[in-house]
Amino acid sequence: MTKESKIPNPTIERLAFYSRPLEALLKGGPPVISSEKLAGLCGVNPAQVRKDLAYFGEFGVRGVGYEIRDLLKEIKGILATDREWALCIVGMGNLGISLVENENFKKRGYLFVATFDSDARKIGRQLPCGLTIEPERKIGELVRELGIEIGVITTPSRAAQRVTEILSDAGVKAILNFAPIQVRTPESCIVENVDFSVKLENLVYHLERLYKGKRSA
Amino acid sequence: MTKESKIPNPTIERLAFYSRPLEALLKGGPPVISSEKLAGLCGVNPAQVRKDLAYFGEFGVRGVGYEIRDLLKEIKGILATDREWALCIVGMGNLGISLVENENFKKRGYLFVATFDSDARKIGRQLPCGLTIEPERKIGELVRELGIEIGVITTPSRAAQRVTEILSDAGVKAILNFAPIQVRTPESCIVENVDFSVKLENLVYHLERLYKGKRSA
DNA sequence: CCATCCATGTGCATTATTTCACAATACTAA
DNA sequence: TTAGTATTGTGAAATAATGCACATGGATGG
Repeated sequence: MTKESKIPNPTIERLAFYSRPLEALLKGGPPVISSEKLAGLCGVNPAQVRKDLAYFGEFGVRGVGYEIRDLLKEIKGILATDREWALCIVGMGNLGISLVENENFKKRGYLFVATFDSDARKIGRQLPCGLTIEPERKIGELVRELGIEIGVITTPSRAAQRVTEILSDAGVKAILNFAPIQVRTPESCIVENVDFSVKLENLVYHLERLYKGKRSA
Repeated sequence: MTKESKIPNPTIERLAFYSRPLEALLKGGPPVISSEKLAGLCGVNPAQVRKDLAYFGEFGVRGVGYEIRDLLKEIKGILATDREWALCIVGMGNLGISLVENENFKKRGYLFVATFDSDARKIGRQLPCGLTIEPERKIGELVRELGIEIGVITTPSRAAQRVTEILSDAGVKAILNFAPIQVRTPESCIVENVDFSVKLENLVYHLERLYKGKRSA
Protein backbone atom coordinates (compact mmCIF):
# COMPACT_ATOMS: atom_id res chain seq x y z
CA MET A 1 0.00 0.00 0.00
CA THR A 2 2.94 2.32 -0.47
CA LYS A 3 1.63 5.41 -2.18
CA GLU A 4 4.84 6.88 -3.52
CA SER A 5 2.73 8.91 -5.93
CA LYS A 6 3.78 12.26 -4.56
CA ILE A 7 6.17 12.33 -1.65
CA PRO A 8 6.89 15.81 -0.28
CA ASN A 9 10.54 16.69 -0.55
CA PRO A 10 10.75 17.75 3.10
CA THR A 11 9.72 14.21 3.98
CA ILE A 12 12.81 12.77 2.32
CA GLU A 13 15.01 15.22 4.15
CA ARG A 14 13.45 14.30 7.45
CA LEU A 15 13.86 10.58 6.86
CA ALA A 16 17.59 11.12 6.71
CA PHE A 17 17.24 13.21 9.80
CA TYR A 18 15.37 10.53 11.72
CA SER A 19 18.04 7.97 10.99
CA ARG A 20 20.65 9.89 13.00
CA PRO A 21 19.21 9.38 16.49
CA LEU A 22 17.99 5.91 15.50
CA GLU A 23 21.54 4.87 14.78
CA ALA A 24 22.60 6.12 18.16
CA LEU A 25 19.69 4.32 19.85
CA LEU A 26 20.67 1.00 18.31
CA LYS A 27 23.56 0.82 20.75
CA GLY A 28 21.73 0.29 24.01
CA GLY A 29 18.36 1.32 25.36
CA PRO A 30 14.94 -0.14 24.58
CA PRO A 31 14.50 -1.77 21.18
CA VAL A 32 11.30 0.13 20.43
CA ILE A 33 10.59 3.84 20.06
CA SER A 34 7.36 5.83 19.76
CA SER A 35 6.77 8.53 17.19
CA GLU A 36 6.56 10.94 20.09
CA LYS A 37 10.03 10.10 21.41
CA LEU A 38 11.61 10.13 17.98
CA ALA A 39 9.91 13.41 17.16
CA GLY A 40 11.25 14.87 20.37
CA LEU A 41 14.79 13.86 19.49
CA CYS A 42 14.47 15.47 16.07
CA GLY A 43 12.54 18.53 17.10
CA VAL A 44 9.48 17.83 14.96
CA ASN A 45 5.82 17.00 15.44
CA PRO A 46 4.95 13.34 16.22
CA ALA A 47 2.20 13.27 13.61
CA GLN A 48 4.79 14.39 11.11
CA VAL A 49 6.96 11.42 11.90
CA ARG A 50 4.08 9.01 11.48
CA LYS A 51 2.90 10.57 8.27
CA ASP A 52 6.39 10.65 6.81
CA LEU A 53 6.80 6.95 7.48
CA ALA A 54 3.27 6.11 6.35
CA TYR A 55 4.10 7.29 2.84
CA PHE A 56 6.21 4.18 2.48
CA GLY A 57 4.36 1.54 4.44
CA GLU A 58 3.22 0.51 7.90
CA PHE A 59 6.35 0.08 9.92
CA GLY A 60 4.95 0.47 13.42
CA VAL A 61 2.79 -1.53 15.75
CA ARG A 62 -0.23 0.27 17.17
CA GLY A 63 -0.08 0.71 20.89
CA VAL A 64 3.62 -0.16 20.86
CA GLY A 65 5.75 1.91 18.54
CA TYR A 66 8.49 1.25 16.02
CA GLU A 67 11.13 -1.44 16.32
CA ILE A 68 14.26 0.65 16.04
CA ARG A 69 16.30 -1.94 14.21
CA ASP A 70 13.61 -2.57 11.60
CA LEU A 71 12.71 1.07 11.19
CA LEU A 72 16.29 1.98 10.49
CA LYS A 73 16.54 -0.77 7.92
CA GLU A 74 13.37 0.44 6.23
CA ILE A 75 14.57 4.04 6.13
CA LYS A 76 17.89 2.98 4.70
CA GLY A 77 16.06 1.00 2.07
CA ILE A 78 13.90 3.98 1.16
CA LEU A 79 16.83 6.37 0.96
CA ALA A 80 18.94 3.81 -0.88
CA THR A 81 21.68 4.05 1.71
CA ASP A 82 21.67 0.31 2.19
CA ARG A 83 24.23 0.06 -0.58
CA GLU A 84 27.54 1.71 -1.35
CA TRP A 85 27.91 4.66 -3.69
CA ALA A 86 31.07 5.63 -5.54
CA LEU A 87 31.82 9.35 -5.46
CA CYS A 88 34.47 11.55 -6.90
CA ILE A 89 35.40 15.05 -5.85
CA VAL A 90 36.77 17.94 -7.86
CA GLY A 91 38.71 20.74 -6.19
CA MET A 92 41.10 19.56 -3.52
CA GLY A 93 41.44 22.64 -1.36
CA ASN A 94 40.95 22.50 2.38
CA LEU A 95 37.26 21.78 2.03
CA GLY A 96 37.77 19.01 -0.48
CA ILE A 97 40.33 17.34 1.73
CA SER A 98 38.12 17.59 4.78
CA LEU A 99 35.29 15.88 2.92
CA VAL A 100 37.44 13.08 1.56
CA GLU A 101 38.87 12.37 4.98
CA ASN A 102 35.49 12.62 6.70
CA GLU A 103 34.58 9.36 8.44
CA ASN A 104 30.84 10.06 8.42
CA PHE A 105 30.64 9.60 4.70
CA LYS A 106 32.45 6.32 4.67
CA LYS A 107 30.32 5.07 7.55
CA ARG A 108 27.19 5.75 5.52
CA GLY A 109 28.42 4.06 2.37
CA TYR A 110 29.55 7.12 0.44
CA LEU A 111 32.96 6.12 -0.81
CA PHE A 112 35.28 8.59 -2.48
CA VAL A 113 37.13 6.65 -5.15
CA ALA A 114 38.79 9.50 -7.07
CA THR A 115 39.91 13.07 -6.42
CA PHE A 116 40.67 15.73 -9.01
CA ASP A 117 42.19 19.17 -9.21
CA SER A 118 43.36 21.47 -11.97
CA ASP A 119 46.33 22.79 -10.05
CA ALA A 120 49.51 21.14 -11.37
CA ARG A 121 51.19 21.56 -8.00
CA LYS A 122 48.56 19.41 -6.31
CA ILE A 123 48.34 16.67 -8.90
CA GLY A 124 50.01 13.45 -7.90
CA ARG A 125 49.89 14.25 -4.23
CA GLN A 126 48.81 11.34 -2.09
CA LEU A 127 46.13 11.96 0.55
CA PRO A 128 45.98 10.34 3.99
CA CYS A 129 42.99 8.25 2.85
CA GLY A 130 45.20 6.69 0.20
CA LEU A 131 43.82 8.42 -2.89
CA THR A 132 46.01 10.37 -5.26
CA ILE A 133 44.95 13.72 -6.71
CA GLU A 134 44.36 13.28 -10.44
CA PRO A 135 44.29 15.93 -13.16
CA GLU A 136 40.85 17.06 -14.30
CA ARG A 137 41.39 15.70 -17.78
CA LYS A 138 41.17 12.19 -16.36
CA ILE A 139 37.65 12.73 -15.02
CA GLY A 140 35.91 11.13 -18.00
CA GLU A 141 38.14 8.08 -18.01
CA LEU A 142 37.98 7.43 -14.27
CA VAL A 143 34.27 8.07 -13.91
CA ARG A 144 33.59 5.37 -16.47
CA GLU A 145 36.23 3.00 -15.19
CA LEU A 146 35.20 3.21 -11.54
CA GLY A 147 31.46 3.48 -12.12
CA ILE A 148 31.20 6.82 -10.35
CA GLU A 149 27.60 7.99 -10.05
CA ILE A 150 27.97 11.07 -7.85
CA GLY A 151 30.32 14.02 -8.19
CA VAL A 152 31.16 16.52 -5.48
CA ILE A 153 32.28 20.02 -6.46
CA THR A 154 34.51 21.95 -4.09
CA THR A 155 36.17 24.23 -6.61
CA PRO A 156 36.02 28.03 -6.61
CA SER A 157 32.78 29.44 -8.06
CA ARG A 158 34.35 30.36 -11.36
CA ALA A 159 35.22 26.74 -12.11
CA ALA A 160 31.98 25.19 -10.93
CA GLN A 161 30.00 25.40 -14.17
CA ARG A 162 32.83 24.04 -16.26
CA VAL A 163 33.40 21.15 -13.87
CA THR A 164 29.67 20.43 -13.79
CA GLU A 165 29.70 20.00 -17.53
CA ILE A 166 32.74 17.75 -17.49
CA LEU A 167 31.13 15.60 -14.82
CA SER A 168 27.74 15.29 -16.46
CA ASP A 169 29.36 14.60 -19.82
CA ALA A 170 31.34 11.85 -18.17
CA GLY A 171 28.09 10.24 -17.05
CA VAL A 172 27.80 11.35 -13.46
CA LYS A 173 24.12 11.27 -12.48
CA ALA A 174 24.14 13.51 -9.42
CA ILE A 175 26.18 16.44 -8.16
CA LEU A 176 26.69 17.83 -4.70
CA ASN A 177 27.83 21.40 -5.24
CA PHE A 178 29.61 23.38 -2.54
CA ALA A 179 30.40 26.39 -4.75
CA PRO A 180 28.11 29.33 -3.98
CA ILE A 181 26.73 29.47 -7.47
CA GLN A 182 23.74 27.96 -9.26
CA VAL A 183 25.07 25.42 -11.76
CA ARG A 184 23.04 24.32 -14.75
CA THR A 185 22.85 20.65 -15.66
CA PRO A 186 21.13 18.56 -18.30
CA GLU A 187 17.92 16.80 -17.26
CA SER A 188 19.83 13.60 -16.72
CA CYS A 189 21.84 15.01 -13.84
CA ILE A 190 20.42 16.20 -10.52
CA VAL A 191 22.06 18.74 -8.23
CA GLU A 192 22.01 19.60 -4.56
CA ASN A 193 23.67 22.76 -3.34
CA VAL A 194 25.34 23.30 -0.01
CA ASP A 195 26.03 26.93 0.81
CA PHE A 196 27.33 27.64 4.29
CA SER A 197 27.04 31.39 3.89
CA VAL A 198 23.33 31.14 3.23
CA LYS A 199 22.94 29.47 6.59
CA LEU A 200 24.98 32.18 8.26
CA GLU A 201 22.94 34.86 6.56
CA ASN A 202 19.83 33.24 7.93
CA LEU A 203 21.29 33.33 11.38
CA VAL A 204 22.35 36.95 11.30
CA TYR A 205 19.00 38.02 9.86
CA HIS A 206 17.24 36.42 12.79
CA LEU A 207 19.83 37.73 15.25
CA GLU A 208 19.37 41.26 14.04
CA ARG A 209 15.59 40.98 14.27
CA LEU A 210 15.98 39.61 17.77
CA TYR A 211 17.92 42.69 18.80
CA LYS A 212 15.43 45.01 17.09
CA GLY A 213 12.54 43.09 18.63
CA LYS A 214 13.98 43.63 22.09
CA ARG A 215 14.08 47.36 21.57
CA SER A 216 10.44 47.61 20.53
CA ALA A 217 8.90 44.86 22.66
CA MET B 1 5.16 50.17 4.05
CA THR B 2 7.41 47.28 4.93
CA LYS B 3 5.18 44.55 6.28
CA GLU B 4 7.69 42.45 8.15
CA SER B 5 4.75 40.99 10.06
CA LYS B 6 5.28 37.48 8.80
CA ILE B 7 8.10 36.80 6.40
CA PRO B 8 8.28 33.25 5.10
CA ASN B 9 11.49 31.58 6.03
CA PRO B 10 12.19 30.47 2.47
CA THR B 11 12.15 34.13 1.51
CA ILE B 12 15.12 34.88 3.75
CA GLU B 13 17.03 31.98 2.30
CA ARG B 14 16.33 33.18 -1.22
CA LEU B 15 17.43 36.72 -0.47
CA ALA B 16 20.87 35.38 0.36
CA PHE B 17 20.64 33.37 -2.80
CA TYR B 18 19.79 36.37 -4.96
CA SER B 19 22.78 38.27 -3.69
CA ARG B 20 25.23 35.79 -5.23
CA PRO B 21 24.61 36.57 -8.91
CA LEU B 22 24.03 40.22 -8.08
CA GLU B 23 27.52 40.46 -6.68
CA ALA B 24 28.88 38.96 -9.85
CA LEU B 25 26.81 41.34 -11.99
CA LEU B 26 28.20 44.39 -10.21
CA LYS B 27 31.44 43.89 -12.08
CA GLY B 28 30.41 44.75 -15.59
CA GLY B 29 27.20 44.51 -17.56
CA PRO B 30 24.10 46.68 -17.39
CA PRO B 31 23.41 48.43 -14.08
CA VAL B 32 19.79 47.29 -13.98
CA ILE B 33 18.21 43.83 -13.86
CA SER B 34 14.64 42.61 -14.20
CA SER B 35 12.99 40.16 -11.86
CA GLU B 36 12.79 37.81 -14.81
CA LYS B 37 16.55 37.83 -15.44
CA LEU B 38 17.42 37.50 -11.78
CA ALA B 39 14.92 34.70 -11.38
CA GLY B 40 16.47 32.94 -14.34
CA LEU B 41 19.91 33.13 -12.78
CA CYS B 42 18.65 31.68 -9.52
CA GLY B 43 16.29 29.10 -10.95
CA VAL B 44 13.13 30.50 -9.40
CA ASN B 45 9.89 32.14 -10.56
CA PRO B 46 10.02 35.88 -11.38
CA ALA B 47 6.91 36.61 -9.31
CA GLN B 48 8.67 34.96 -6.43
CA VAL B 49 11.56 37.36 -6.72
CA ARG B 50 9.26 40.37 -6.77
CA LYS B 51 7.20 39.11 -3.87
CA ASP B 52 10.26 38.31 -1.79
CA LEU B 53 11.58 41.81 -2.27
CA ALA B 54 8.19 43.43 -1.78
CA TYR B 55 8.08 42.16 1.79
CA PHE B 56 10.72 44.72 2.61
CA GLY B 57 9.91 47.69 0.41
CA GLU B 58 9.66 48.90 -3.16
CA PHE B 59 13.13 48.58 -4.55
CA GLY B 60 12.35 48.46 -8.25
CA VAL B 61 11.15 50.92 -10.85
CA ARG B 62 8.10 49.84 -12.83
CA GLY B 63 8.82 49.37 -16.47
CA VAL B 64 12.56 49.33 -15.76
CA GLY B 65 13.70 46.83 -13.18
CA TYR B 66 16.03 46.89 -10.19
CA GLU B 67 19.22 48.92 -9.92
CA ILE B 68 21.70 46.19 -9.14
CA ARG B 69 23.89 48.29 -6.91
CA ASP B 70 20.96 49.53 -4.81
CA LEU B 71 19.23 46.20 -4.68
CA LEU B 72 22.33 44.52 -3.35
CA LYS B 73 22.71 47.19 -0.71
CA GLU B 74 19.08 46.73 0.33
CA ILE B 75 19.42 42.97 0.55
CA LYS B 76 22.57 43.27 2.59
CA GLY B 77 20.78 45.66 4.89
CA ILE B 78 17.88 43.24 5.31
CA LEU B 79 20.12 40.27 5.99
CA ALA B 80 22.38 42.35 8.23
CA THR B 81 25.41 41.45 6.21
CA ASP B 82 26.31 45.11 5.82
CA ARG B 83 28.33 44.87 9.02
CA GLU B 84 30.97 42.51 10.32
CA TRP B 85 30.26 39.60 12.63
CA ALA B 86 32.73 38.01 15.00
CA LEU B 87 32.68 34.21 14.98
CA CYS B 88 34.47 31.52 16.84
CA ILE B 89 34.79 27.89 15.91
CA VAL B 90 35.12 24.81 18.07
CA GLY B 91 36.68 21.62 16.72
CA MET B 92 39.71 22.20 14.56
CA GLY B 93 39.75 19.09 12.44
CA ASN B 94 40.00 19.24 8.68
CA LEU B 95 36.55 20.77 8.34
CA GLY B 96 37.20 23.41 10.97
CA ILE B 97 40.41 24.42 9.31
CA SER B 98 38.80 24.61 5.89
CA LEU B 99 36.11 26.94 7.23
CA VAL B 100 38.52 29.22 9.04
CA GLU B 101 40.67 29.54 5.95
CA ASN B 102 37.70 29.98 3.63
CA GLU B 103 37.85 33.32 1.82
CA ASN B 104 34.11 33.46 1.14
CA PHE B 105 33.33 34.01 4.77
CA LYS B 106 35.79 36.83 5.20
CA LYS B 107 34.53 38.47 2.02
CA ARG B 108 31.01 38.53 3.42
CA GLY B 109 31.98 39.96 6.77
CA TYR B 110 32.05 36.78 8.81
CA LEU B 111 35.31 37.03 10.70
CA PHE B 112 36.70 34.14 12.69
CA VAL B 113 38.39 35.68 15.70
CA ALA B 114 39.02 32.58 17.83
CA THR B 115 39.43 28.85 17.33
CA PHE B 116 39.11 26.13 19.96
CA ASP B 117 39.81 22.46 20.36
CA SER B 118 39.91 20.00 23.24
CA ASP B 119 42.85 18.02 21.88
CA ALA B 120 45.99 18.98 23.79
CA ARG B 121 48.12 18.15 20.77
CA LYS B 122 46.38 20.78 18.68
CA ILE B 123 46.28 23.57 21.24
CA GLY B 124 48.78 26.32 20.63
CA ARG B 125 49.16 25.48 16.97
CA GLN B 126 49.12 28.52 14.73
CA LEU B 127 46.93 28.45 11.65
CA PRO B 128 47.75 30.01 8.26
CA CYS B 129 45.14 32.70 8.88
CA GLY B 130 47.10 33.81 11.93
CA LEU B 131 44.83 32.47 14.67
CA THR B 132 46.08 30.14 17.36
CA ILE B 133 44.08 27.13 18.53
CA GLU B 134 42.94 27.76 22.09
CA PRO B 135 41.79 25.24 24.70
CA GLU B 136 38.04 24.89 25.17
CA ARG B 137 38.20 26.18 28.72
CA LYS B 138 39.02 29.62 27.36
CA ILE B 139 35.78 29.84 25.38
CA GLY B 140 33.90 31.84 28.02
CA GLU B 141 36.70 34.31 28.50
CA LEU B 142 37.38 34.92 24.81
CA VAL B 143 33.74 35.09 23.76
CA ARG B 144 33.20 37.93 26.19
CA GLU B 145 36.48 39.63 25.48
CA LEU B 146 36.11 39.58 21.71
CA GLY B 147 32.36 40.15 21.59
CA ILE B 148 31.72 36.92 19.73
CA GLU B 149 28.08 36.53 18.76
CA ILE B 150 28.17 33.42 16.60
CA GLY B 151 29.72 30.03 17.29
CA VAL B 152 30.48 27.35 14.73
CA ILE B 153 30.61 23.73 15.82
CA THR B 154 32.76 21.31 13.87
CA THR B 155 33.40 18.77 16.60
CA PRO B 156 32.42 15.09 16.49
CA SER B 157 28.74 14.46 17.30
CA ARG B 158 29.44 13.27 20.82
CA ALA B 159 30.94 16.64 21.78
CA ALA B 160 28.38 18.84 20.05
CA GLN B 161 25.83 19.12 22.86
CA ARG B 162 28.47 19.87 25.47
CA VAL B 163 30.08 22.52 23.29
CA THR B 164 26.69 24.03 22.54
CA GLU B 165 26.11 24.51 26.23
CA ILE B 166 29.52 26.05 26.79
CA LEU B 167 28.93 28.46 23.92
CA SER B 168 25.44 29.52 24.93
CA ASP B 169 26.53 29.91 28.55
CA ALA B 170 29.32 32.13 27.33
CA GLY B 171 26.77 34.39 25.68
CA VAL B 172 26.91 33.30 22.07
CA LYS B 173 23.59 34.13 20.43
CA ALA B 174 23.68 31.90 17.37
CA ILE B 175 25.23 28.58 16.46
CA LEU B 176 26.05 27.03 13.12
CA ASN B 177 26.27 23.32 13.78
CA PHE B 178 28.04 20.95 11.40
CA ALA B 179 27.74 17.90 13.66
CA PRO B 180 25.06 15.50 12.42
CA ILE B 181 23.05 15.73 15.60
CA GLN B 182 20.20 17.90 16.83
CA VAL B 183 21.56 20.14 19.59
CA ARG B 184 19.28 21.69 22.20
CA THR B 185 19.75 25.33 23.12
CA PRO B 186 18.07 27.80 25.44
CA GLU B 187 15.56 30.20 23.91
CA SER B 188 18.19 32.89 23.77
CA CYS B 189 20.33 31.03 21.26
CA ILE B 190 19.33 30.11 17.72
CA VAL B 191 20.77 27.24 15.71
CA GLU B 192 21.21 26.33 12.07
CA ASN B 193 22.32 22.86 11.11
CA VAL B 194 24.43 21.90 8.14
CA ASP B 195 24.44 18.20 7.38
CA PHE B 196 26.18 17.14 4.19
CA SER B 197 25.02 13.55 4.46
CA VAL B 198 21.39 14.62 4.44
CA LYS B 199 21.99 16.26 1.08
CA LEU B 200 23.67 13.15 -0.23
CA GLU B 201 20.82 11.00 1.02
CA ASN B 202 18.45 13.23 -0.85
CA LEU B 203 20.45 12.76 -4.00
CA VAL B 204 20.66 9.01 -3.77
CA TYR B 205 16.95 8.73 -3.00
CA HIS B 206 16.15 10.58 -6.19
CA LEU B 207 18.80 8.70 -8.15
CA GLU B 208 17.37 5.39 -7.10
CA ARG B 209 13.86 6.48 -8.02
CA LEU B 210 15.17 7.65 -11.37
CA TYR B 211 16.55 4.22 -12.08
CA LYS B 212 13.36 2.52 -10.92
CA GLY B 213 11.29 4.97 -12.94
CA LYS B 214 13.18 4.06 -16.07
CA ARG B 215 12.40 0.39 -15.63
CA SER B 216 8.66 0.93 -15.27
CA ALA B 217 8.17 3.91 -17.60
C1' DC C 1 1.23 66.54 -23.56
C1' DC C 2 -0.31 62.22 -24.77
C1' DA C 3 0.10 57.45 -26.14
C1' DT C 4 2.68 53.46 -25.75
C1' DC C 5 5.70 50.33 -23.63
C1' DC C 6 7.49 47.64 -20.06
C1' DA C 7 8.35 45.55 -15.72
C1' DT C 8 6.97 46.18 -11.02
C1' DG C 9 3.87 45.34 -6.97
C1' DT C 10 0.04 42.69 -5.34
C1' DG C 11 -4.81 40.42 -4.64
C1' DC C 12 -6.27 36.07 -5.25
C1' DA C 13 -6.37 31.20 -6.66
C1' DT C 14 -3.72 27.23 -6.38
C1' DT C 15 -0.75 24.01 -4.53
C1' DA C 16 2.02 22.11 -0.87
C1' DT C 17 2.87 21.01 3.85
C1' DT C 18 1.78 20.58 8.57
C1' DT C 19 -1.04 19.58 12.37
C1' DC C 20 -5.14 17.96 14.63
C1' DA C 21 -8.06 14.56 16.24
C1' DC C 22 -9.83 10.21 16.28
C1' DA C 23 -10.82 5.46 14.70
C1' DA C 24 -8.25 1.23 14.39
C1' DT C 25 -5.70 -2.10 16.62
C1' DA C 26 -2.14 -4.54 19.17
C1' DC C 27 -0.70 -5.73 23.57
C1' DT C 28 -1.58 -6.50 28.98
C1' DA C 29 -3.74 -8.02 32.91
C1' DA C 30 -7.56 -9.73 35.29
C1' DT D 1 -12.56 -13.44 27.08
C1' DT D 2 -13.01 -8.82 28.03
C1' DA D 3 -11.76 -4.19 29.63
C1' DG D 4 -8.23 -0.92 29.61
C1' DT D 5 -4.28 1.37 27.77
C1' DA D 6 -1.06 2.94 24.53
C1' DT D 7 0.25 4.34 20.10
C1' DT D 8 -0.24 3.88 15.29
C1' DG D 9 -2.26 5.29 10.65
C1' DT D 10 -4.99 8.67 8.36
C1' DG D 11 -8.95 11.85 6.73
C1' DA D 12 -9.86 16.38 7.13
C1' DA D 13 -8.81 21.12 8.74
C1' DA D 14 -5.50 24.55 9.11
C1' DT D 15 -1.52 26.84 7.73
C1' DA D 16 2.12 28.11 4.59
C1' DA D 17 4.14 29.03 0.23
C1' DT D 18 3.90 29.66 -4.62
C1' DG D 19 2.47 31.39 -9.03
C1' DC D 20 -0.93 33.74 -12.02
C1' DA D 21 -2.63 37.66 -14.01
C1' DC D 22 -3.44 42.24 -14.15
C1' DA D 23 -3.73 47.04 -12.52
C1' DT D 24 -0.23 50.47 -11.63
C1' DG D 25 2.86 53.89 -12.77
C1' DG D 26 7.51 55.38 -14.33
C1' DA D 27 10.06 56.16 -18.85
C1' DT D 28 10.29 57.33 -23.78
C1' DG D 29 9.23 59.15 -28.25
C1' DG D 30 6.45 61.59 -31.21
